[in-house]
Amino acid sequence: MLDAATELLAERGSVSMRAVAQRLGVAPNALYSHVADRTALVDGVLDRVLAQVEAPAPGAGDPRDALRRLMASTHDVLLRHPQLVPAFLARQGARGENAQRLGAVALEHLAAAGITGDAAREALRVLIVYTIGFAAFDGDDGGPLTRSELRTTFQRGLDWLITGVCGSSG
Amino acid sequence: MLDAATELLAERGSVSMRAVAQRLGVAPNALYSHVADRTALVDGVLDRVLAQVEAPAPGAGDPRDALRRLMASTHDVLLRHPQLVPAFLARQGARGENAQRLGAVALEHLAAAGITGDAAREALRVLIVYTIGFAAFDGDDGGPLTRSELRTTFQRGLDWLITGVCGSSG
DNA sequence: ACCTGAACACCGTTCAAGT
DNA sequence: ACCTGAACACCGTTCAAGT
Repeated sequence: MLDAATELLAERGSVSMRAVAQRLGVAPNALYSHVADRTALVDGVLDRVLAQVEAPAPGAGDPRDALRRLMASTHDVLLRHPQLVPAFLARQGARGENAQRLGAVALEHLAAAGITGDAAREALRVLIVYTIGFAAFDGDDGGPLTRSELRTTFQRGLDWLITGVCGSSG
Repeated sequence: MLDAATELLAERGSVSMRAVAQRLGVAPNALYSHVADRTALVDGVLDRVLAQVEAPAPGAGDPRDALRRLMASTHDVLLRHPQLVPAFLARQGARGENAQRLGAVALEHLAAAGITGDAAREALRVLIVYTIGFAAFDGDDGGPLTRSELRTTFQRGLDWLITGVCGSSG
């Protein structure tokens, strides 16, 4: 069922209960035996997509660079699934297990840079909002800027934030 | 018609063609004589809401502070209309006249801080994405953080970005 | 220019019933 | 536990026709 939903998202850019049911050869309301809601379905798809994010292992190298790569990979993955981003944003960053894993990794990198506790959670929130927000912005292709221009803009702002969070000396 | 749509957004949190038509005592399809699309309607409402943003006049005081206040006011206004934010994000920041006015003011402040041309447009984009992204994040009230906690987090990240854009010395 | 009735092709969700 | 048929209360949009 999550497979069908993920495929539909990739092919048609949207997921409806009825379309998923049709693809499974089943009545629309049959889905409610497996999932509480449409939003629960979308949450499932979202977490499945987040599994693709590459999270640099903690403890090796510059934590600022690890954070940069983690956020850039998240941005990349979300860009490949633009229709998911509004849901991601509405859920305040998702609660699935992959999302939690990524959050935990990010907090480790922040700790390695000397940021802990409330300050770390605050910093992480800022980085997440910025990253998802940029992915949402890029999703629509109608803009005047190319994808690579947007990417360099994203990374410039990301650097500003990471410098603000960690300090330029690390 | 924009009045009816804006009211509906405030009361029920969503705008549908059919609901607007009903409020006007008119058939649903009658709206298409005045507006091309549902998205055009939403654009109209969006620009009307953006008129409420307080834009500090250019040329007086610290440009970094003016940018901070401009973005904070935008954040405030968007928070009062959470259902509009996804549309705002999808349109890459809106194209209505109020949006253009705010963009122009922001660019003047950036120029006063010594940022012009492509660098200014890039910086503005970063600030806008961050601001709208945070408004989208806050819209849903389900999160564990209070509104004022989110507000201070927003402002901390905003400071990091403005410092990154302008330099700490202005 | 502005409106109508009727229709098309969709939605998410619920309820009672079946196996 | 998992599915069905039928229904409810919605959507955006189009088309032909009326004034």
